[in-house]
Amino acid sequence: MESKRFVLLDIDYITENDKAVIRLFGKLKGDEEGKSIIVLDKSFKPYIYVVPNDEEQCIEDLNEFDVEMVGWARKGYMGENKDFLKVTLYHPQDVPKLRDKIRSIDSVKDIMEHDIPFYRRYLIDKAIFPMAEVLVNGECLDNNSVNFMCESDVCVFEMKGDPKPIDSEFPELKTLSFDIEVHNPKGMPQAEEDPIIMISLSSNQGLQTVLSTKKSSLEFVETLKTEAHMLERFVEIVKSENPDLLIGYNSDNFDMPYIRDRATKLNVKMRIGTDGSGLKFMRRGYTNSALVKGRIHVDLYLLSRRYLQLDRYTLERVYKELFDEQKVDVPGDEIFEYWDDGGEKLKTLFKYSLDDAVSVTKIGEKLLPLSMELTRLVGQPFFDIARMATGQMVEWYLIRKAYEIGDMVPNKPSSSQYSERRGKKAEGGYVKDPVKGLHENIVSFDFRSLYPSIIISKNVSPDTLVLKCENEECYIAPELGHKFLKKPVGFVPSIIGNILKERVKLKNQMKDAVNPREKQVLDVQQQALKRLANSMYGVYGYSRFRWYRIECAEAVTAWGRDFIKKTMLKAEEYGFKAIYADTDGFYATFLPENEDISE
DNA sequence: GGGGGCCGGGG
DNA sequence: GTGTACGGCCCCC
Repeated sequence: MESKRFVLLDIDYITENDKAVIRLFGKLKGDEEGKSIIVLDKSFKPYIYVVPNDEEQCIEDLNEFDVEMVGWARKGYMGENKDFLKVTLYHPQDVPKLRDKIRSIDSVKDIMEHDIPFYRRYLIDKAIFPMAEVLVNGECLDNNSVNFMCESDVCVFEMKGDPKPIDSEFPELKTLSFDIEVHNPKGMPQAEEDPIIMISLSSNQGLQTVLSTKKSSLEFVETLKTEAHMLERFVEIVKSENPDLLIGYNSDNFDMPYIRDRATKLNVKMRIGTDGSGLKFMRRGYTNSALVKGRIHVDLYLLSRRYLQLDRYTLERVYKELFDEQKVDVPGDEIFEYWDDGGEKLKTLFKYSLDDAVSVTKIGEKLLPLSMELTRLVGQPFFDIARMATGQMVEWYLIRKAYEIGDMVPNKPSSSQYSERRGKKAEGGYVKDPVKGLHENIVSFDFRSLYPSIIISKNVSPDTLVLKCENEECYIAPELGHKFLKKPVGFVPSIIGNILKERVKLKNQMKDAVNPREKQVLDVQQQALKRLANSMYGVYGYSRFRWYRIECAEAVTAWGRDFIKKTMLKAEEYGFKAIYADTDGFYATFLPENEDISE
């Protein structure tokens, strides 16, 4: 037996002899630092839970299906412990195949946790986190003995027992940014006709290259005979640089699909995955995403939209925002002219192309740390986190926490529940329209984390919400009268409580930190916690959520309105006059003589 | 004011 | 892949 320690970058599963095999993709630590590893775990089994109507009959019925095992499991649900039937299946694909049939039998009331993707289930159940270190025991395999084709310098390892999470530092990742230029004289590029003329590459370790089919005196230009050679050279560079992250700008929807289409046309195999696989594309609702196995493809366009508040999100605009510098710009519809003209124009185009890739690297350095921390916090793959709405992050965070404390995860709403929920909207925060005019002696007041604080102090949670409150002590929301048990502490309040406590701890550590790098890391960690805590209130009011409860959303905002109004009244007793208020704060003027300023 | 349709980025 | 997901703005009624 050998053991390996590595930073977990990505995870998926493949099928071998009809059995699912989990693959953990990582970068080794210690003796073989920086080498890629693919760890195989053949022992993990898919499962779902069943809520029985008739226990005996249900077990009998379930055993009629082609399932591996049926057994009892005790789980917390809505504040009580209940017994569920845990059904272990042979293959993850059996879940979508069998779940509707299982749900529809008479002895079954409902099915639970049937829509948690296998790789996510693995991360949660094994308590391991992407972007953190993991220790595994087992043995190295011969790369030729596995049914994927990876390079000889990749360590393939079969795991025995469980992976062990290691409390680890923020990992240093190797990034490679890329950008393509296309010869498109007839408007938007058409992959069928318009060739790729340049591929620019920039790593965070100094590489700056532009591959092209034209020559140049510029030292960063590498000339290839044909477009096909250029694509092959791109594959070669990715393999030799072996980056953890591949970064582009709008690359999910432009560069990657374009590269795929040209490569197909030119019969080039884009084997840039650590396991020797090519580009994969996934439909994610309204957009696509491109993935490269073992590396993490990140599209900074998505992150820019999430983290920056701008009117437009062009690469140029985002760069200007973050660095306050103007980039060299070549309008998209003139690129072909710069190319055709040659000379100085071509030189400008080469510079522009490289500048785009370098800008992507620089923007990545600013935006990626927060996503990295969210990945370590939420515990889902970086690839997913970089494409997830904050609300979804909250949900996956809660799912992990539910597993940790032995709680059952509520189901997602059915389409009828969803449309019913969509009709309801909780009233928002209190807003006082601003008093017109120019005001002097302004003071401002605001609550720190108002909604998270209300959830904690009033124990607002789906599992503490009660219809009647006779023998127990309850908190009763203003206006609507929703009731919440004072004890025990609810699921969501306890989690927000821990997040806020952890954040205070980090902020104190930040004060004491002397090393600027350490301070910076702590700062990003506390920002990630803040993001999560602040979006947690939304869980209650968003119709797609598993922990949706409109009463909780209504109660939180009702208390919020109550607090702000009461505070304003109190302030008025002391001679302040509120001139504007919104949700968690207000502005007031101080008028000791009580002059009347309203119109 | 509410529902439906379109678009974002990329060259 | 134990998938199938946005949100803001404009127009029109």
